[in-house]
Amino acid sequence: MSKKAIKPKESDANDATSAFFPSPTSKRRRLDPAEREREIIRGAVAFFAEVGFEGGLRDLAQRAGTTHQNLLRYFPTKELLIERVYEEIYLSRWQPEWEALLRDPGKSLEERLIAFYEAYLPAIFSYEWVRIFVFAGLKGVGITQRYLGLIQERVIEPLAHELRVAGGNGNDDTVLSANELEVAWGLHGEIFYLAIRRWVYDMETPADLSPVIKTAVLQFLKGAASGMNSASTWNVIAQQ
Amino acid sequence: MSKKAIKPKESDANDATSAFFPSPTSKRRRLDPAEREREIIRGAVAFFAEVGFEGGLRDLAQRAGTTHQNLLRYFPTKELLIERVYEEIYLSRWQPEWEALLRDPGKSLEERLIAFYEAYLPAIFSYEWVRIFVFAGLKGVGITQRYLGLIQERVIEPLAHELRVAGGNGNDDTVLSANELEVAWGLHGEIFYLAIRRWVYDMETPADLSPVIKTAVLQFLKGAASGMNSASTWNVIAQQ
DNA sequence: AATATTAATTGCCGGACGGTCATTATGGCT
DNA sequence: AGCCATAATGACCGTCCGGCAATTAATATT
Repeated sequence: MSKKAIKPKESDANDATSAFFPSPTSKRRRLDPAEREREIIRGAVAFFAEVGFEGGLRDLAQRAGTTHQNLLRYFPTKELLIERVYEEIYLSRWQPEWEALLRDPGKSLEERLIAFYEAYLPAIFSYEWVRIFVFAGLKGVGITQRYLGLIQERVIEPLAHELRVAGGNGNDDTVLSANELEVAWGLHGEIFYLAIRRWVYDMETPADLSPVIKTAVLQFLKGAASGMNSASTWNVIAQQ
Repeated sequence: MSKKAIKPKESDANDATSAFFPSPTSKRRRLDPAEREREIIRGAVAFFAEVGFEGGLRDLAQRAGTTHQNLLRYFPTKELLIERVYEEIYLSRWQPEWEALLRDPGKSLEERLIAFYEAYLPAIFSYEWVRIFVFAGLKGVGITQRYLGLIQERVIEPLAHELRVAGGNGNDDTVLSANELEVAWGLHGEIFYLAIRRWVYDMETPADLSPVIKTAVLQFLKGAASGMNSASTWNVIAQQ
C-alpha cells in the first residue's frame, strides 16, 4: 500500500454533478479525481449490496464506468474500498438529531418513539443499507457490532430506562438488567425485521411504513407494563 | 513452498494394538459411500454456515476429512451440494407437530404461542441454521421465500386469524388484511431477531430463551387488542 | 493368494481473482 | 498551437477456483 495516493486535488466548482455514466463520444473519460472517487464509491455500494463483498473488482469497475486497474489506483486494495463503503453507509448516515427525538421532554414516550422510528426506519430502509449491513455482520468484521453498540447506547438503554420509570418499579439508579434491555430490543427487532423481510428475503412489505410503526409502538407500550413485571433474572452468555 | 517431500509411507504391519505411532488418521480412508456422503454434508453445513456459499471446495473438503476431487465424486457440482445442504437444513427439520401446538384446542392462545415458540425457536437457534438461512436469503435463491411462505401459511395466518377472533371485530370469513398479518409478523420478527442478533451480529443474547419467549408473547397479546383496532388500510407492494 | 471392484488420490486445465507495471491519451496550461 | 502532468488503460503475474481424466490402493470375492 505504499503507492502514491491520489491527490485530493481540492476541486471546487463542481456545479454540474448531473453527468450520467457513459460519455458516449470518448472511450477514455478523464475525470477530476474527487469525482471519479465518488463514482467508484457509489458503484461499490450498489455492487456490494447486490452480490456481497466477494464480488469481483472487474465487474464492479465496469458497473462504475471504469476499469479495475483504475479503481485500484484510487483504492490500492479491495479491503480499503470496502472499509470506505462501511464508512459511507453507516458512520456518515447517523443523524444525531434522532437522539433528540427520543428525549424530547415535551412529548409522551409514545409520541417520541413514533417520531424516532418514523425518522430512523426510512433512513435505513433501503436495499443498500440493509444488505450491506447484513453482509458485514455475516463477515464478522466488527462494524455491525460497533453500530449496534451505538443503537444499544442511544436507543435501547434510554428506552429501557423510560420503561422502568413509566412502570414505576425498580429504583432509578440500579443498572439496567438484561431482561429490561431485552424488552426494549423487542420493539427494535420487530421493526428492523421488517427491513430484513423486505431486503434480505425479498418479501412483500407494506408500502407505507408509518402505520406499521405506529401500531408496533402502540401495541408495545400497551404490553410493556406487564412485561416489565414478569421479570426474573436472566443470564447472558457471550459465546456459544 | 515445498511440499512435504517424504511420504511417511510407514510400512504396514502396524497391528493397531501395539502401534507406537498409531497413525489413526491413515493416509487413505475408504468409507462406506453413505457414510462418506454424510460426513461431507455435515462438513458442508458447518463450512458454508461459517464462510458462506462462496467458500472453496478445497477448504471445505479438508475440513470434512477428504479431498475436493473426492467430494466432487459424491456431488458432481458445487450447486448440487449446496441444494443438498438446503434440504438438510430446512426441509428435513420442520416438525409438523409444531403446527399442532398452535392449534391445540385445550389451551389458551397464550399457552399455545408459548408452547410453539419454545419448541420452534430452540430448533432453529443455531449457528448453522440461522446463518445459512440468511446467506441463502441474500443470495436470492428462493429457498428462503418458500420457507417463509410456509411460516406465513402455518404460523402467521393462523395467529392473525386467532387475533381477529379474540378481538371480536371483523367477520370471520373475510380474507386477512395486510395489517392483520403485519401484527402477527411483529411477534415472529421480534423473536427471530434474537437469532439474528446472536448468530449474524455475534451479540450477546440471554442464555435461556424461554423467559424471553414468555415475556414477548405475554406483552404481545396484551397489546394486540388495541393494535387490531387501529387498523387503517395499508398498501402492499412487491418491488421497490 | 490372486483377482475384481471401486473409493480415493495425484495431476492437470481454462478461467477468474487481486494486484503490479509500463504505456497511452487527455485536458489544463503557457 | 504545442506541451506536459497525470488519469486511464493493456498486458501480465501468481494464486485459487470448479471440474475432468488417469492413476493408485483398500476391501470383497473367489
